[in-house]
Amino acid sequence: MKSRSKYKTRQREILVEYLKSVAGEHITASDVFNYFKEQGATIGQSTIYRQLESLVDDGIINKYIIDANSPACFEYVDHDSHKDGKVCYHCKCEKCGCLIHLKCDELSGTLDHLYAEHRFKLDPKRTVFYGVCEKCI
Amino acid sequence: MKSRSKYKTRQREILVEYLKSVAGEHITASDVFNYFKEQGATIGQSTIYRQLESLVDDGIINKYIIDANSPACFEYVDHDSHKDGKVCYHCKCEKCGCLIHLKCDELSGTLDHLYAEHRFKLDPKRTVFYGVCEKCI
DNA sequence: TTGCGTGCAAAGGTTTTGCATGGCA
DNA sequence: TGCCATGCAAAACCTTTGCACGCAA
Repeated sequence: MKSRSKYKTRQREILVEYLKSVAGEHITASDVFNYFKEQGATIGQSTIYRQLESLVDDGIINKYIIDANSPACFEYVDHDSHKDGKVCYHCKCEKCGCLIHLKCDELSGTLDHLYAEHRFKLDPKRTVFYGVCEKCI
Repeated sequence: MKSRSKYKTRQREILVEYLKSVAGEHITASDVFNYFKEQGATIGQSTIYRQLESLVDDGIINKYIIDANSPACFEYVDHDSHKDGKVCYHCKCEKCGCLIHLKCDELSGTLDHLYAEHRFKLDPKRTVFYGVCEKCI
């Protein structure tokens, strides 16, 4: 948590509102830009990048790096949907490029094992599992 | 494995030689470029990018995406260290940046589970597990 | 000889930055 | 009023692409 916003601005508010409204989806910076452009409520792209970074630092959204030359994805952190205690993992298909949200108890167990036995605390927010999806196998 | 090199060129040979000589280190495309520039044995940067991609496809090197706005890293795959038949997983510490080579049967079991139950065939060559290492916890 | 590999330069796309202006507290 | 946030444009950055030439098989 490097930075923390000090002012409550219109731009930040409608940005969070938008991200909340599409919770569960993966949104890129340009998605955000285009959305507000269509709405007529333009936000400068530098503001979008700066606010997204700030929101990540504040834990309000997550940032996913899918691929080196794809834009970063952002996703609203729905604290309610974590009530089942299950973490959401991200699987990226190398062939079709689709992104899969996965909740898997066995995988969660493995993370515990990694921590207990190998002293490595895996960060599911940051880790993307690459492979081949159902449709492309 | 999308592409596979058909010709054996001087550029590919010295590139592999170099990567082998720094096995275990993380090398970026520009590291490679600068290295050969210093050596006087210039290789065009597009050739470097194309060959690196090709070597990844051929399983000779691995590619790691460390961060959205950092250049991709490449690392020579030491096949000799695979003689026990166990797959080597890569864990990257978000704090100190160290890379851990991990052989873990439980993790391998989880990959089987992912495939059997979720129809997702995880690619250990392509996947980097991000988290916090022992020293940084 | 065939067609893949190379290299240069230019383009591509995402993200960052400089600086003057605007707006929150 | 004092700063932080914004927005525009331009830069920075890594990577890819087009095209003509070179070279391996």
